Amino acid sequence: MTGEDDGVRWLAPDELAAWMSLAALMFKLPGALDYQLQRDSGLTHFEYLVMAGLSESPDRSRRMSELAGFANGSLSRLSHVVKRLEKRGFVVRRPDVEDGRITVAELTDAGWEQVVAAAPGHVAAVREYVIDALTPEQLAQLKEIGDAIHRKVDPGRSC
Amino acid sequence: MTGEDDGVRWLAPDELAAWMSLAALMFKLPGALDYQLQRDSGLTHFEYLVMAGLSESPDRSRRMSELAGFANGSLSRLSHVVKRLEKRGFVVRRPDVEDGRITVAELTDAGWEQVVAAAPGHVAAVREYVIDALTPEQLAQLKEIGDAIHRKVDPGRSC
DNA sequence: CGCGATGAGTTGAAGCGTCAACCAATTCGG
DNA sequence: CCGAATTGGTTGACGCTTCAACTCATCGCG
Repeated sequence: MTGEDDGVRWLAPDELAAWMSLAALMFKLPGALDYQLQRDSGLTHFEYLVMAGLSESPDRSRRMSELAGFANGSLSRLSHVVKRLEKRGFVVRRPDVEDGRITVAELTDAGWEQVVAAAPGHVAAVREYVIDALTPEQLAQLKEIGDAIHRKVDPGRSC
Repeated sequence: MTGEDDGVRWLAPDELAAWMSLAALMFKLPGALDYQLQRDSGLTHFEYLVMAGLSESPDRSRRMSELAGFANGSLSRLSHVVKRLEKRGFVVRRPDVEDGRITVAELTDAGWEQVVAAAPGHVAAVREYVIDALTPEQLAQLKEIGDAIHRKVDPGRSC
C-alpha cells in the first residue's frame, strides 16, 4: 500500500517510526497520569487541572471561559465538571458583579486542601514518566518540538 | 507554592515549560486528528486504526486481542467498536476454526474501500501537523524522546 | 429608550469508554 | 476422561464528553 504512485506522500520508514512513537505516547501517557491521580486523590486529570488553575489565581477564583482555556477543554465540559466539583464541595460558582453574564468559579478551603494534597503525587508522576526519563538536552528538544507541532495544530493560540 | 522545602521536587522553569508544551500537544493533537477523520470520512481515529490494522493483515483479518493491542485499546472497547463497525457493514466477526474462544475480525470490501478512501487524508494530516512541522533532526529526536517516555510509562511492552 | 444582535454559560440527550460481571471454549491435573 | 481453572471475548450499566438548543445579560444602533 506504500509503493504505488498515487499522488499521496506516504510516510517514509523513519517518519513512520517517529510518528508511531509519538502516537503511542499520546495514547498511553494521559491514561497513566489519569490513573495515578484517580487512584491517589480521586480526581480526573481534567478536574485536577481546573482546581490547580483556580489555586494559582488571585482570590482562588477565575471566570469559566478563562478556566476552560487554561485546562484545554470546552466551556460545556467545564460547566459539567464544575457542577460536579461544586456538588463535592470543592468549588463554588457565582455570577460576576460587574457583568452578569460572567460566572466566576472559586476554590473552597476543602478544594484547596484537595489540590495541595494531590499535587505532590501528580508532580512525582510527571517527573517519573517524563522529566526524569529524559536528558536535559532532550527536554529542551521536546519543548521545541512540542511548540512546533502546537503552532501547526492550533495556529490561532500562538498570538 | 514552589518555594517551600516540603520534600517535593517541584518542576524547574525549563522542566515546566517542556512539560506544558508536551501537555498541550497531548491534548490538542488527538482532537485535531480525530476531527479531520470524522469530518472527511466519518471515522473515529480509533475506528480508523482498527480498520487500518485489518487492512494490513493477511486475509484482511486478525484476532480481537491482537487488534486491540495494535490499536492501543482495551479488548472491551474494541468489542464495542467492532460491533458498531459490523453494523455499518465494514467488518465481520467469526469464531476461529481451531480455537472456538478466539474471534477473528475481517474487513469487508466496503470496509476496505472506506480505509483506502480515508488513508490519504489522514496521512496528510499527520504530515501537516507533525512530520512537516519538524526538521529531520527533530524527527529523530522525537522518536528517541517518545521511546524513552514510553519505556517509563509502560515498561512491560518493551520486551 | 427599545429592540435585535452578540456573548457567556447552562442544560439535556446521545454516543463512547470503562469497569465488573458474565459466558463459552479449552486446557490441565488427577 | 471429568471437573476445575484459565483464556478470550461479550455485555450492560454507569460516568464523562460532545453537540445543539436554550437562557439570560449586555451591547449597539436607530
